Amino acid sequence: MKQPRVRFAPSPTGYLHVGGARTALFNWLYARHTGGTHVLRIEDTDRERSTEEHTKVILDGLNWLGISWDEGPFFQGAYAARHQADAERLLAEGKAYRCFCTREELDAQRAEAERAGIGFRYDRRCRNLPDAEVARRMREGAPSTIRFIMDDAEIAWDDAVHGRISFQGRDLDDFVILRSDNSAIYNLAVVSDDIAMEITHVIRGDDHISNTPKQIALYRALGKEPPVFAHVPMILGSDGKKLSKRHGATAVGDYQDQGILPAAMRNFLALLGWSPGEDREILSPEQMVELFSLEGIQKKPAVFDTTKLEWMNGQYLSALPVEELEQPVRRQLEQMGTKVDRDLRPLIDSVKARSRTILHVAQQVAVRLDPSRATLDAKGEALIKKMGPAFGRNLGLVAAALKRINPAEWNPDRLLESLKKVAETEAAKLGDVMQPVRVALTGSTVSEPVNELLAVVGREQSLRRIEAVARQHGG
RNA sequence: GGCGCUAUCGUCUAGGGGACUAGGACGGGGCCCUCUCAAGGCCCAAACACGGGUUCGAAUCCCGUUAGCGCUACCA
Repeated sequence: MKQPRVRFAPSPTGYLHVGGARTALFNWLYARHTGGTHVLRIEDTDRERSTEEHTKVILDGLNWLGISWDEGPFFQGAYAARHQADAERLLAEGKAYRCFCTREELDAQRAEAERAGIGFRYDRRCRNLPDAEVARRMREGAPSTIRFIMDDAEIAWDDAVHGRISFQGRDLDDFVILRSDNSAIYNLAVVSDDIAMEITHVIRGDDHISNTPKQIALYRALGKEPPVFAHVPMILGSDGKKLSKRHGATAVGDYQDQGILPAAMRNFLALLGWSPGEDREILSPEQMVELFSLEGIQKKPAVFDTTKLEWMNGQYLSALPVEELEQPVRRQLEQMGTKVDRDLRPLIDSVKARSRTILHVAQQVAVRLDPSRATLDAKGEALIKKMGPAFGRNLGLVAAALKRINPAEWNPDRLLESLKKVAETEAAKLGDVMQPVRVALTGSTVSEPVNELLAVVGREQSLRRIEAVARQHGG
């Protein structure tokens, strides 16, 4: 059997949407699984809305996610001549006809139909125009489109995810395939290009199901066998509506900015609408490629759950070696305007288990780099209030004890020993000694173990900060 | 309005006539660990949309209802 050829065909009219990214992922997975070819085609025929900037963003997004392609990117705009030739061939073969109806006329009819509460359908009035009449109008320079003649018969196909889907030709319009400016309409351009690029499997969003019968009719009229179609379900927002700006981040770049790791994003996206079975959650790209199949794709739409994405990101975060985290965290810190004057690795190591995003890691690292920037959160404030004067006093005692540790011995074990001793001599609970330190250094009641925190912040900075806070609270 | 697609815990899903007391994961609740939190471990609550069939037997097959979504352009 011939090797499959699949394509991802985004239109550069906006950012790379998570839905588009997932479609690309599925195409890539299918190509890699079957040893086929992944073609990237930019559908830029909507000149009004397509921009180079958007194209770049889409390519960057795919690269970020690790989705590669074997051919392209091809630009649909480059094939205008072939599109036109295909349309004219259909015209010559009597499978299409010239239509002189103007946009205004059509719009008026559409509005009328809507008012009457019935669906608009083109009345095919130009379908049987006498040749002489067509020739005359052409001579007069009247603008015209080319419409495809839809047969009444049933058009059905075995969709790789939905099973058999069928439409009645009589429910479909004689749709336009070539505009009056000789540019192709989407359905023609896609079919023409997919034929030229020898695409064998079209894996795309569910929203194209209703285009499919038209495209199949086009394949047949052009004398070609249609490819296998696999329509993957949509991605919805948390309210069950189509994912849109209202739901917050919908572009892949938004998640990149929020500190989501590409591996986590890829894993999460793969599991939206596809299941490898066997209760698997965390999958390497190799495992995904091995396990991927069109049969495992869900028929129903999936809700994009950012909480689960963040959980997954946390999983990847704690599993990733610090070395690989250092660069992204450094970039994030620079963006935050934090200067970095030392090795970040121990800092990252001590906070990554408690983090769900790179951004979150960077924020914690920033505070450990310079505890004076710590801002008190609500729980920290509550603790201070609850402890009263003991807060400042305990801090003062800790500072005095810690001061006696010489710099060479400033390590977690020695620190813990010292902290325990303070608690012991004061007959206080260990927590009453440690929590004030934690709050002083981070502003928060949550952090890594206090002895590790002290070690990572360093002797000089820790002492300075603890003493300062102690003074503020009468210690 | 027409046409089409879909329907298992709140969410992502497993399941494809008997293995279902419907499994896993996120989220929620609890316990353990513990200086706090996270991680980890253990436990709990939580679903087959509804109604008819078919069958000895239905989450699973068929029909209908309902609901959601998509398309209905000289957009893609």
